Amino acid sequence: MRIGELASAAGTSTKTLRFYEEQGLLPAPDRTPAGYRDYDPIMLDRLDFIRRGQAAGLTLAQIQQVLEIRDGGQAPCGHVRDLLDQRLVNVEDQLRSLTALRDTLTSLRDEATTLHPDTCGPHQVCRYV
Amino acid sequence: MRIGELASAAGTSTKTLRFYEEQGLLPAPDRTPAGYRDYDPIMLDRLDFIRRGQAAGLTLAQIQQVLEIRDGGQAPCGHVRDLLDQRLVNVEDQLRSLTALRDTLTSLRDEATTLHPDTCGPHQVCRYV
DNA sequence: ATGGACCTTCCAGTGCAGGGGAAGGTCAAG
DNA sequence: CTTGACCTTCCCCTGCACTGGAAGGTCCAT
Repeated sequence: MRIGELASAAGTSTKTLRFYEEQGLLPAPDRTPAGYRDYDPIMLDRLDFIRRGQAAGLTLAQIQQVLEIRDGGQAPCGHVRDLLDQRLVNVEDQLRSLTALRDTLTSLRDEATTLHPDTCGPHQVCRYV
Repeated sequence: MRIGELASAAGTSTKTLRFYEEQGLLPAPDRTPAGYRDYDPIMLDRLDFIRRGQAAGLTLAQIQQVLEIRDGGQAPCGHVRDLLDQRLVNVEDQLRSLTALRDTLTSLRDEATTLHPDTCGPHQVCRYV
């Protein structure tokens, strides 16, 4: 498969595929005599894995590590589980702070709808924030 | 006040203050004969406002708009309320997708603890993701 | 007069995941 | 034989909020 084919089959762009190759997520493919990249369709599975990893909130660098372990012939399951655990802790932190932010915003906006604008003090920028 | 004084009083860095000036969040201050920035202590209020805006999840560009309105002599309250509303919608979106991500991660990790690593299929990278 | 703490400007880089576009090569159809 | 779609490498740009560092000027105490 040429790069454009693979890209559209995977629902991504040729730019992204070249970028993944550069980052070590995709192995350098064979080339046609003209120098075109010539991919094994099995790369679709790899791209799917990358997408699922991203959907789980992993960075490309983390996904690359997993792929490297797998390419080295080992089962990356333990490492993947650790990454998922870390990510879960992380997401729970983000959820906590985002919830706090939502509460702050809600109460600021409630004040903003019940108070008068012209009560802003002289050295305040705005009483709403 | 010199820049270092203002920075430590505001709990930030001189780099940040120069950056804020460049971005239009702080007005260009007077200069001493030697060319040092000489700030009015009232800028502490302005820096506090900036921090509260950031705590509400506004970008520096949005805060700069609010300051510009206020510097133009108008009460920015209406604009601020709109920004807070927008931000609230945005935060609720983020909360929804982050919650979905947490659920995904939780169930992936549950599978990861109950299944055997060696059940990975031949063309799978890892059955956990 | 000299050391150190402070200040100035300017340039460049960080992390993340790509996107934009130039300059040129290749291939199949009309 | 030319057009258009595709491909190649190359380098720079995006957003966000800074941060680091170089090269040089200033101020105060010793």
